[in-house]
This record gives sequence, structure tokens and C-alpha cells, in this order.
Amino acid sequence: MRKPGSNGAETQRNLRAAAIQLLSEHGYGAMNLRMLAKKVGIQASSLYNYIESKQQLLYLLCEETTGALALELDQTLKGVKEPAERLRKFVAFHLGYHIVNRKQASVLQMEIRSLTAKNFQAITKLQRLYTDKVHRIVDDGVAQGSFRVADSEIVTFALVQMLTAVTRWYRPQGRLALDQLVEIYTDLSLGMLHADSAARTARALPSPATRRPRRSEPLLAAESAESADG
Amino acid sequence: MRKPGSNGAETQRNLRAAAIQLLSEHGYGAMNLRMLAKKVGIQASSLYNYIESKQQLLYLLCEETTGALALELDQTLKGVKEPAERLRKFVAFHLGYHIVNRKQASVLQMEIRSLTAKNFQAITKLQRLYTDKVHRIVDDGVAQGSFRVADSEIVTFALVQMLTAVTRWYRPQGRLALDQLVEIYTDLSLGMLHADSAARTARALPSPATRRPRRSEPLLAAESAESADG
Amino acid sequence: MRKPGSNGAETQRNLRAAAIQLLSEHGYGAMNLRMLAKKVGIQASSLYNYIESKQQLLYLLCEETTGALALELDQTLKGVKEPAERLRKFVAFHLGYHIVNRKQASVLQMEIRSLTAKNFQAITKLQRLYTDKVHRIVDDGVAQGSFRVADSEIVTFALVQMLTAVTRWYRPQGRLALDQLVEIYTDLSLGMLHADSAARTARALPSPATRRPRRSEPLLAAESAESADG
Amino acid sequence: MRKPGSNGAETQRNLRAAAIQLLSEHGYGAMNLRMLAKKVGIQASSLYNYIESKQQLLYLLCEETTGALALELDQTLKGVKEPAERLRKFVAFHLGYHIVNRKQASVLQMEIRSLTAKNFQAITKLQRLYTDKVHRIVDDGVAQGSFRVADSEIVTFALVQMLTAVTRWYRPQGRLALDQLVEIYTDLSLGMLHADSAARTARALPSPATRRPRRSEPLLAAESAESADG
DNA sequence: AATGAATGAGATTTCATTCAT
DNA sequence: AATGAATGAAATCTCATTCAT
Repeated sequence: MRKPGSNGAETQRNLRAAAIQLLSEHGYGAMNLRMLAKKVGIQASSLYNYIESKQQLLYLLCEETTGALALELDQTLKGVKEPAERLRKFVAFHLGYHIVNRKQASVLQMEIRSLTAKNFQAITKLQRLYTDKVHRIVDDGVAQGSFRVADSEIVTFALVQMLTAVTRWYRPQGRLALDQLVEIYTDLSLGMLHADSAARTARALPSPATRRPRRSEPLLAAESAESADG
Repeated sequence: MRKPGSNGAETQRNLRAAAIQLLSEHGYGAMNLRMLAKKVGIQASSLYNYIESKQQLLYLLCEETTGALALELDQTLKGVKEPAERLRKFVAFHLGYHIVNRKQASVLQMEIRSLTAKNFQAITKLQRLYTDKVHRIVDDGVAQGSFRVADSEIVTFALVQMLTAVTRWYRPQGRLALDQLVEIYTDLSLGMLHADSAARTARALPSPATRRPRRSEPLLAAESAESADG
Repeated sequence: MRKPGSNGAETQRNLRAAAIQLLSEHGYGAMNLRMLAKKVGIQASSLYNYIESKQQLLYLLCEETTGALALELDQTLKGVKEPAERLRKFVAFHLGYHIVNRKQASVLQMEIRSLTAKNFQAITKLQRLYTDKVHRIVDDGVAQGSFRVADSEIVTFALVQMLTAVTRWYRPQGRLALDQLVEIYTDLSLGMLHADSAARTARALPSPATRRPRRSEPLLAAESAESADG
Repeated sequence: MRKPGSNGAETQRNLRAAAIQLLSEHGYGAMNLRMLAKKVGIQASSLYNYIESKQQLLYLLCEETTGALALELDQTLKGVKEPAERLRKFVAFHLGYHIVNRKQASVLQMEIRSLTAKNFQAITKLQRLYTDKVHRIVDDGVAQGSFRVADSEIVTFALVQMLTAVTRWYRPQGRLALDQLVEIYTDLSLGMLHADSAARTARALPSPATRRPRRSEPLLAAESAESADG
């Protein structure tokens, strides 16, 4: 049967969006295909015109996100030479991506574990490529003398994870705007790297006095409450 | 019927250990009670002499971990006055706990989402109490002038999450020993807080030359490979 | 829409051939219409321009085969009077048909059971007409004294089934050519009927020495391996 | 839950019997586990306390039948030396087994094709062992001069298949009793092998006059009608 | 004549849980 | 305290079939 006005490409897009939303909200195990189908507005069996399996759907979403991250990071860093400046760009990009695409990103972060062993390995391999890029920035900065770290591998992990964790609490209605968060996290990152004053001065830390908290809105959101804004 | 040599209290302990192991390895959704029963050495139906339900089991484990964290943090900080010293103690404690009890801790971190709404809220509330303690340390340090931060709430989240994330990659066979990790992470934390030099001097940053990699083994472990050491 | 170069009649023929191939390979239950459509080179939904339903397709193929068998047997026996000679002709025809059209024949043999009750009865009725023709040859030969049997009905069944079963093992690349097989099976058939020496002499049993195995290939083929020659 | 009076071993036996009945009646593809469960008197999900999967169930039944055939044939032939006598014993055994256990036997014959490739190969290998035993009897008889055949491999297939095909038409209420059938088929078999008169005399062919047909009952049964006696 | 999109019924299988023993 | 037997709800996935285009 064909619903009048139905359109494959649109359904495909809706499916993707619905899947991200539901996966980030419930997790892979707790999301079932009926929920997904309902959100897309078709029957569960019709999903199989668009996906191979539930597992494959998860895999593709994870792959897509990882791939996008790597690609966009490269573009962001293109032409930027100074390690300190590259780090800044990285922080701004990584944080921004994880805030703007926070559902997608949280699927990648949380649901990897639901991938089959083979798929899991494929994704972690891709992720490793991304982390290595950051690692190189850190190492370059250390070699050049802009940064000082006890262990560049550990610091890289810690840095990436600290930034990534923003998906765990960020809420669009929160107290702080994206650019404010970027400034704050840049400062944290440079602090972790013991960046020299030259590295720090590219952009000044905003004076605390100028920020005006809107206190009524909580900053930290219970994860399950996230669904409210989906 | 009662198996000869069986002992309720011991089975209870075995069950708890087995549950932590399996939950951290497979996740709540993918762990089934037959697996658990097998590991304990009883039949699935016999589990119900010890637990009320699968959900309740998860809840109790989460509650226990959260409670233990809060309790032990208080003990750790008892009598320590200086914010900088309190922070140091916190870092050492939090990191140590998450490494030593990394499976338990990762259950708390990863499987919360599988709690029912009510249980979820109860746990996040408890977690909030813990985070607040850290928040207070940061605020105290700032008030006193030892620390300088752009936004103490954000910094607290970032700090806790950075430390907690150690469960994601730590492997007992890895390159670094616990005390080395504590030093590194303390340094990172103080960096994030722009701690003044007095705050930093309690313990010196180890010179890189003194650290001796113990093995050529990788530091970062694929999460799913963790099962190997269980 | 109409694909350029498409032609209804040709598609019809392709469909029939593809269906026979797939049914003999997988069986009715395991063959699905998507497989069939793919082999024909159209979409599954387009099949319905040629068939009423999957069941009807099977029915028509079975009917066609049964009808062809009956028709061709009549033509084969036309003008042949002697029971012994009629039997010979029958054996040669039945065996030849089941070897040359072995896939079709095996569909008839194996997939009848997948017909609906009504269709099943229709086909078995037709088959019965065919068997009856053979039964009559046997009875005539007995009446005339050329054959001697304990129970002509049983013998007829046994004979037909023995010959039909050739579809279960025959492989085109096997050791024996069709005419050799005909000789062998004619000898077996006459043996079953205790044919008198006059009946046997129409064509002599080939002396074993003259048969030359063509290959070292096995005679017996696993059924599922048949697909290799389709 | 436990139904009062429920008993595992008994359910196991019932399941096996029900499976044979339903598989022979409907075929593997058309039999579904709900039907099976209903016949056993439990819920479909409870079947999984006894079977691993539908496929495994089929495999085990096939294996069991094939194994039983081989074992019992060996016992039947134990101590029998003369090829002619061995052949007689084989015919009586094979026919008898396929009549008495005709449902089981027809499952083996018809449903093999529904086995997965691996399982299929395992069973055909076992079947081959059985056929080889028969082949050896034929070859021995030829070597000794009791039999005369054009091609012992073909004759063996033809013989075994002719006997096996009895499952296709036999009905317990039919015209002929088992021992009569054995006599008839022994005669057919010896005819196929051109057995010498010594070989034929071990037991005389019954004179047709002594058999009294009960004509009201058809000999040939439509397969699907078989269910009537299950 | 052909297709893209969708359906709905049904299949196998999994699993937490129950209860008589 | 422990188990064997069973349940029932749900999940993923398959497939013949339909109908607007």
C-alpha cells in the first residue's frame, strides 16, 4: 500500500531524527522499534524499508557522528598553525558540536556499548583517530613550550572527556550561552595544560562581574528530563 | 530444598559481586538473570530469595555506591580545613575510589539510565549531595583566594566528570600506577582552578624523568575488553 | 510506468523459469517473492502483473508439469501395442522427462505439500490419471503373460516412485549419460515385473565392459548442492 | 509458575511425539511453534525449556531417525552371512521400519531440505553411511554370483528409494498387511537384482490367490489425509 | 507494465517472574 | 533455601500483498 503523499526521502530523514531522539532519551535497550515507528508515523514493519536492523541503525548513527567529528575538526584546524590556537579551536569546536548536536553526541557516547563486538571495534577505532589528532596538538604545544603536562596521553583523555561530558548536563534553557561556555571551558583547558601567558592571551577571560546569572533556571539537568525539550 | 554447604549470607555476597561484574560488563539491558544465577551457582528462580526484582537489584547497587562515596568523602575530609588541601584529598579519594571500585562505579555511571523514573530521581538526588560537597570546596577556595574560576558550578561539574571518566579507560595492567595517576590528576585539577602557588606546593609535580613506564601495554582499553580481567 | 525494452511475454517466461529454479532450490516456504522478483529483474510488486498469488504460481507450475507428463506419455505410447514395448517406452519417457526437466519435476514432487487442500487434491487427481495409465500397462502385460507380479497396484507405485526418485540424486556432470541410465532402469523395471525373455530382448542389457565412466565425479549429489548448476 | 502435576520428562516425550506428527503432516515451514505448543498442552514460550530452537528440534529428530536406522540395521544383519539372506533381512527391516515409524521416516525424507546447510550435511553424511551398508550387500551378492546388476551404485539408490517411498502411500487401514508387503517388496527387490533361483527360494512368493483384497479401502492415501490417523 | 511506499499478520525467540514442590 | 516447570508479555524481524503514482 502507499499512503497518499508519502515520500521516501522524507521518511528517511524523519526516521534518523526520531532515532537520535529516542536513543538519547531511552538508550538502545529500552527503545523499541514500535516507539520509533510511532514517532515516524509508520508501522514498525515499514521501518525495514529504511534500515537493515536495529543494530545496524545504531551503528550507522554512531559512524556518522564519529565521521562528522573527524571531518569537521580537520576543517576547523585547516590553516591554523600555532598549537595554542589549534587547541582553542579544538575546544570551541568540540564543545560546540557536543552542545548543538548533543543528542547525537550522547548516543555515540552512551550507546556504543550496545554495539556488537565487531561494530564496537570499528567505532572505537574511528574515535581513536579523532583522539589522536588532539593528542598531537597537545604534544606539539609541549614540544614548543606553550604547554606543560605531566603525561600527554592522560591529559588528552581527561581533556576530551571533560569536554564531552557537557552532553550530560547541558540544557538549552540554562543559565549560560554557548559562547560563554566556550570561554569557560577554554580557560579550564588551558589551565589543565599549564599554558603560558602568551597562549592564554589570544582571547581574554571574561571578568566574572559582567556575567549576570539568571538564577531561576537550573544549570544541571537530570538526563531523563531532557525529553522535555525534544 | 537446601543445598548442602549453602549459606545465605555468602550467597548474598556472591550475588552482589556477580551482579556488579555482569552489569559493568554487559549493561543492565543485556544482562539477564540466568547469567547472573549461573555465575552465582544457583537457579534463576532462587535469585528471588535474595532480590525483589532486577530493577531493585540495580537500584540497591547504585544507592550503595552513591552512599559509600558520600560517606567516605566525609571521612576523608574530616579535620582538613584548607580548601586547597581539601581539594587535593577529594581528588585523591575520588580518583582512587573510581579506580579501585571501577566496576561498581561504572555501573553507577552508566546504568542509572536503566532505573525507573522514581529510582532514577532518588539516585540523582543523592549524587547531587555529593557534588555539592565538591562545589563547596571550590567556592571556599575561591572566597579565600586560593582558586580562581570563571564559574564555580561549571568547573565543579567539569572537575568531577573528568575524574569520574577514569573508569572509561583505566586498566589494571596499564602503564601507570595509582599514585602516579593521582599526582597527574591533582595537577590537572589545580590547573583548572588556577590554584595559586601555595596551593600547588603541598606536593610537588613529579619530574617526568622519575616516572618509569612499567610496561609497553596500552593505557587506553576498549571498554568491552575489560571483561578479561573480571 | 514501463521499462524500456520490457516485454510482457518474455518477462512471463523468465518468471516461470526463475520460479522453477528457486522453488527446486529452496522449497516453497523458503522462497520469497523478493528473491523471485530479483531473479526476474523486476520489483516484487510487479510480479502481481503476472501472477495472482504465490500459491497460484505454485499451483500452475504443478498443473503444467502434471499435464505435460500425461500428454507426452500419451504421445509416446501412441500406436505402440505390445505391453512390454509400452513399458519400455514409458520407462524411457518417464526417466528422460525427470532428468531433463528435473527441477520442474522435483517441484512437483516436493512442493505439492505446500498447496492448499483444494489445490492439492486437484493435482493428486491429475497425477492419479497418469499413474493409472502405467497401471494399465502392467495389468495388460500380466494378462498377456509377459509380466508376472504379486500385486499390480503396489508394483505400479513402486515402479513409478523408483523412476521418479532419480530427481533426488541425478547430476548433469555425473558418471552416466541419459541413455545409459535408461538402459539400467529399463532392466530394473523388467526385473521387477519378472518380464519374460521375449520382453527383455527388445534391447540387450549393455555389457558392463562397454560402459565407460566419464569422470571420477560422484554420482550422488547432495540436494542442496544442485544450486550450483542452476 | 508450575502447573500442578507437571512433569518434565513426560512433557519432553509428548513434545517429541507431537513434533513428529505435526512435521509429517504440515512440513517444517508450515508448522509453527504455537501449533506444537498447543498439541503439547503448554505455551509456546515454554517449549524453550525443552528445545534450543525450531531448527535444532528438526535436526535432532532427523539425527535420531538416521541413527536408529543404522543401528537397527546392524543388529538385524548381525550373524547373517549370505548376501541373499542379508538382502532379504534388509528389505524386511527397511520396509518395516518405514511403515511402523512412517511419520518419523517421512520427516527425515521430506524435511531434510529445511535443515541449515551445516545440519543438512551432517545428516546426509549419516544417511550415506546407511546406504553404503546396502551397497556392500549388493556388491557382495554380485561378487558371489547371486545377483546380477548393470550398475551396483544406481541399483542401490533405486532399491533404497523404492522401499523408502512406501511412506508416501501407506495407510494402516489399507488392503495389505505388513508381512504381505514385505513379501511383495522382497520379490521386487530380488527381481531388480536378477537374483538367482537359490536366492529366491528362501521364502516363496505367496500365491496371489491367497490374498483377499478388502476393496473398500483405498491403498493409496493422499498425504495430507494422513492426519486423520494421528 | 512497473514501482515505491507501506501494511498487518504472524513467526521465532527472550526474559523476568511465579508458584508448587 | 532451592528448584523445576511454566507463563505471558514483548521484541525483532519477515513477507505476501496492496495501492497510489
